[in-house]
Parts: sequence; structure tokens; C-alpha cells
Amino acid sequence: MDKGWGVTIENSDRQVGLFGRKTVFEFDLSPRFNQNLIMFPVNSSGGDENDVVFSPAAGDRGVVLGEVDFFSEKRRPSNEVSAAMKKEHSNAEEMDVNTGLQLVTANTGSDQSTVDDGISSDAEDKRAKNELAQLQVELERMNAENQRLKEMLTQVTNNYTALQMHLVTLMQQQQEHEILERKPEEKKLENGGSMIPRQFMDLAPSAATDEQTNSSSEERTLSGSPHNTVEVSRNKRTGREDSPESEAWGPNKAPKMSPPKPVDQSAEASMRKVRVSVRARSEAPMISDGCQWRKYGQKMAKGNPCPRAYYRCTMAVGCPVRKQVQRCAEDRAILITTYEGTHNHPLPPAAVAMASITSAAASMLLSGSMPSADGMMNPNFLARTIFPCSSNMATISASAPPTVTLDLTQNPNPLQFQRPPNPFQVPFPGSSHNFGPIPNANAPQVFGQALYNQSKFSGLQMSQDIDEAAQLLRQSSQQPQVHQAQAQAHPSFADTLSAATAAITADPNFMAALAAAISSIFGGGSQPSIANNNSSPNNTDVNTSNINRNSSFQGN
DNA sequence: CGGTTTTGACCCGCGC
DNA sequence: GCGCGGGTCAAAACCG
Repeated sequence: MDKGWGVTIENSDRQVGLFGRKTVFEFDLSPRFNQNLIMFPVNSSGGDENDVVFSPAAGDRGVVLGEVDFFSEKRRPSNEVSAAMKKEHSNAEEMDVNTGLQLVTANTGSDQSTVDDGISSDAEDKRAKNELAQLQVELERMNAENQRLKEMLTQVTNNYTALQMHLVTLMQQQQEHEILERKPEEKKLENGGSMIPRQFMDLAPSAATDEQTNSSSEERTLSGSPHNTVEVSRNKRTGREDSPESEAWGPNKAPKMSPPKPVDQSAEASMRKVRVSVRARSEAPMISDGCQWRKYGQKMAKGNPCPRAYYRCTMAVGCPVRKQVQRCAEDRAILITTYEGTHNHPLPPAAVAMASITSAAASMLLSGSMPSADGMMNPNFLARTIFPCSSNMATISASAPPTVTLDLTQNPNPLQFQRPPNPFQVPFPGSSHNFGPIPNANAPQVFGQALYNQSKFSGLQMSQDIDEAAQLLRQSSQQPQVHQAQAQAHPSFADTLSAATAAITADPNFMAALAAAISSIFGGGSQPSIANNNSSPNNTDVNTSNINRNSSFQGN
């Protein structure tokens, strides 16, 4: 707020009001002190020649009604104005022609009886007007304050995001530099059309660029290009030559007699095989991340009665991205989705969200895990870098393969960088800290959207949907039970994307914001669509129609 | 009929 | 070398 009046009571530290161009102010001076009402410009501390001093009689109370353009030189108040106000204040209405201030007073002090005796409809009207004016003052003040805070937060968020992305870029460049120093031939491998930022693509844990260089994949296999070390190592496992998909996927294709890869390459491959794991509470068998998946396997993992399902992305032939879906053994309400790889094809916005977050997480992890870098020494730093909204929502596992775990199951700090299954395991006290009635089956998606938007912010584009997010927050807080009913009618992903980001920026309590955003989309955990779709634990179908209007982007 | 899921078999890495 | 566990393949089954 850059225009308006500050109002103080003389000889008092109390600043009783701060109002803008169109406002009212209620004053109530103590009859025991000879206090003046001082109005001063908001950019003044009071006591200068611009102040407007009003000296009501002891016990006077009333309101100041004004529409002030104080900073207009022509209407700047003067001592003459204040003098005039002094002189004519008592039980009267005044309108200062210079400031536009209207002074309405009513003595409620020593001659209160006089006022009471003279109660009239006018007095009642004035009293009601006073109350109304007071409320308006308060409302306006809060609105102005809210707006100001929003603007500040927006600016801070923009700056932070820009710095964050810049940091990611720098770390990626550092890694690239190291890679190129070792294998200059890799420079030809470029990101070919993915919507994922290039710094994410190149840092992705798998051979995201394999598809673009399919024709030379075998050559690179023989040459042992470290950029595709993961795929190379797999190609060496079997040597089948079959479908393009298999070629692109590469696993189990190389004959056993393939030359053993050097030790350093093996180590590098391990480092590159980064995974991003997302923990979220979900009744659905699989979270919706905007991509199209095909299940290619299912195994019973040791120590977990729930089967682990294996999916691969089918949005493009040869996309190297895979994910594993498994329920947490300790709390089967928690769905653990582990992503590996980077898409090598354009993605819908919904998929970009998750791809960006996983790639960003993997990038940071890789950057920190490079042999020449300090690496894992400070995973919390990495976590804060990747997920500024909550430094406790993610952890990095130093185990092989390194894994970034995003924990969306906790409250109030939903994400933890964790080191499963080592002693750094994030605590899940009873697994009861969750979104409550809010299902977070797709919480990772929302979070991904947030990050996606943050990446968008790197271009200093700020979400214009703060109001929308605030509305979502209000709806959520007011009608927490509505979520289930909204299951089939949530906003589009793009809407949610902006909303989630805006929610994060608009609410310091990220958890509440996230919950609100999630609830705005997905409704209750027992939403009919999900429940109907998936009655079998092995049925990995997920109702992505709730996410994507375009059914071609539905997950399975 | 084409795409997807299921599921037993296979391969590989790793620890002993 | 062997066994175990994780990951993947691919034929068969399933589904719309």
C-alpha cells in the first residue's frame, strides 16, 4: 500500500489505524488524557508538517470518513486543514475540501447523557454507520495487507525459483562438463523433442536419448558409451535382435560373451541409475502421472506381501522410462511408485509435471553424486534445492541405485528425503499422519505440477491462479467432505498445475495447500471411479480419466 | 483384432 | 559355485 493515512493517538505508541484512499477510521479517545488524533501519510512517521492533527474533546468518539488521494500534491493536507478540523469537530460532520476527509464525531464522554437524551434516528444511523464503517476499515485493511503479502510472496517465489533452476542448470552443466571430458563423443546425444528441460533430460538416470540414436545404439554399445551405461550394461546381458521396442529398451539383449565393461563405467552406470520414489497414500493401485504405461511384469518382493508391478512407458516406442508400483508393507495404504529414466518424447502437461520432478530430483542427485562432486555429503541441501517448499519431504538414498524418495504421506512435513531401507528411514509413526480424508493417490502428480510450474517460473512466469488456488483452499477448508463428490469433476490438470503452485506460494503451510489442491482434484479415497475400477490388488488400472481429459494420455 | 495383462521362465548381480 | 532376489521377457490369456 503506497497511499493512505496512518492514524495515531498522540502521546501514545498506539497506531490505531492505517487506511487507504477510500476508508473510514473510528477513534475513541480517552477522556483522561489530552490526546490528539494525528493523521499522517503512510510514508511519514508522523510529527511533520504534513500531519493532520485533530484534537477532539475528551471522550469524543466517532469516525473519519474519507476518500483521500493524499499523495496528490493538490490535496495534500496542511496545518490549516487540521486547524479547521480542530475548530469544528464537535458533534458535527465536516468535510475537508482539501483532503476529502469527512469527520464525524459524537461526544461520548462527560456529556454522554446529553447524547443519550437526544437519541434520534440520526444518532442510530450514525452508530450503525460507525459500525459498518469500522468493519469496512478492517476489511479493507486486511485486503490490502493480504494483497501486499501475496505480491511479496510472489516476488520471493519467483526469485527463489529462478535461483533454484539456475542452480540446477549450473550443477547439470558441471556434470555435463565432466562427462564430456571423459567421453567427448557423447556431445552428439541431444534431447530431441522432449518437453522436459534439457538440463533434466541430460541428467536423467537412463538413456533418454537412446531412441534418437537407435541406429547407432549397437555401435555405442560396443564402444561402451558411458552416457548410456545403464542400457549398455543391459544390452550386454542378452543379445536378442527383435522389435524396435526391445532394441530401444535394450535389456537382456546382449550376449553373455560381451566384453566386460570397465570398472569405472560400471560405477558410473550405478551412479546414473537414479530412481525417484514417490510415497503417497492411495486406494488406487497406481498413481496417475499423465503417462501411458504398460505392465510388463509382476513379482513378489521379499519382505512385502504385496506384489511389485513393473511398468514401462508406452507413449512412444522405445521410451526408456519405467516405474515400479508397490504398496508399503508397513502400511498398505501407502503406494510407493519408483520412477527410472527420462521420457524421450513430448509429454502432455500432466506427464511433464512428474517427468520434471523426477528428472529434477535425479539431476540433483546425479550432480551431487558425481565422483568429483561433494555428492551425498549434504542430501538435505539437495532436498531443499529440489523441493524448496519443504525441506523435510524428500530424502536421498545413498544406496545403489541412489534413490530420491518423496514422501507425501506425512503431515505436516509430507516429504522426506529418505534412505530406505537404512537407518535413515523416514519415520512413519503409525502411518497415521496423512491427509486425513483427503486421498493423495495423485499427490505426487500435484507435487509434480508444482515443480513443473516452478520450472516454468524459471522464465519468470508467475502463476496467475493464486485466486483460484485460494478459492480451492477455501473450498477445501469449508467442505472437506466434498472431495469425494468432486472425484469425477475436478479441474483440468493444467488448472490444478497452476492451482497447486499458487497454493504453495500462497500458503506457508504447504501441507495444507497441497492437501487442498489434491482434494480439489481427486476427491475422496473411496471415490467411485477408482473403487470401481480396481477391485483386485493385481489390477493396476487407474482412473486417469480424472486427470486427463484426453484419454490418449490415460494411464492404464 | 490389436492392445494390455498375466505369469512362469529366464537372466543377472550379489553375497556367502 | 551356488542360491537368492530383483528385474525382464514373452507366450498365453484377456479385454474392448
